[in-house]
Amino acid sequence: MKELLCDMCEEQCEHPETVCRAKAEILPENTVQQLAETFKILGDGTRIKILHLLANREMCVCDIAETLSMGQSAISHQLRVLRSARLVKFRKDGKEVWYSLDDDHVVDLMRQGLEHISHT
Amino acid sequence: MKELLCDMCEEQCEHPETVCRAKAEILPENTVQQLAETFKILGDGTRIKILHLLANREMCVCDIAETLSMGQSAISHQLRVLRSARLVKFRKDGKEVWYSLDDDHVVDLMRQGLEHISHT
DNA sequence: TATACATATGAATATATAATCATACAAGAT
DNA sequence: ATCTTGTATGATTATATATTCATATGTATA
Repeated sequence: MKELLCDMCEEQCEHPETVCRAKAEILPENTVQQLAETFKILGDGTRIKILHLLANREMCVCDIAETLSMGQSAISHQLRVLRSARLVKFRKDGKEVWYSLDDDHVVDLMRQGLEHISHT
Repeated sequence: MKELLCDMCEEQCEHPETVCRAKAEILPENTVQQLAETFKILGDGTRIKILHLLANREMCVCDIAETLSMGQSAISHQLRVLRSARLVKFRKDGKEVWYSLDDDHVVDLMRQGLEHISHT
């Protein structure tokens, strides 16, 4: 049996040192989950399109649906997702609700994502 | 009936100009899908962890599973996803397969994602 | 008040996907 | 050749989620 470097490495494993060091550098679980959650929200075409639209102008729900040729309900559901992630904000004006970006970092993320796929 | 600015705006809509301009700036569908696909891959905790590990060192499948306390099969399945997205590469050495990052842009994306969640 | 309109929401459906299990495959080792 | 080990993969299951439909809510207007 191989000698183990620390008590985190008590499993039978071919490279205990690597595992030991890797375990020490693991990201906190809640950080991982927040990160995954953020990317998951960007991992949908409809939401990407909505965010891209809102990056240029404030829009009401009806116009977003029109622009994307999608149902009002589908857009509304997705806006709720984006709202709960605090990526968009809204203001009410009469019957209409106007949405806009709440967070410019998202645009940066999308831009970098675009760079990534262009390098592929 | 309101006057329409272009023939893209023949629907009944409260703000035809906005829709017209927004439609003109819409991202190409394949770009949207590639972008969404990239973020979707990052939108999973296990894959985030794997990428974060590989950002620091080359690792074999067994050690990744050990480090993350997960089954070998689960890791192998996820590595296949990461491989087909060309985010990781591998080399074989005897029975072992060593994985490493194939694309440094991903690390940048993750770093920026981390910044995003820290600003929240 | 009654009606029309913009938006939100719950239920239902269809689809995607992550993990597990069993097993196949490939490469030493005996 | 057989056995063991590391990895890959197909099938299955459970869970998540995107869209649609029907409807509720809220606001303006006739």
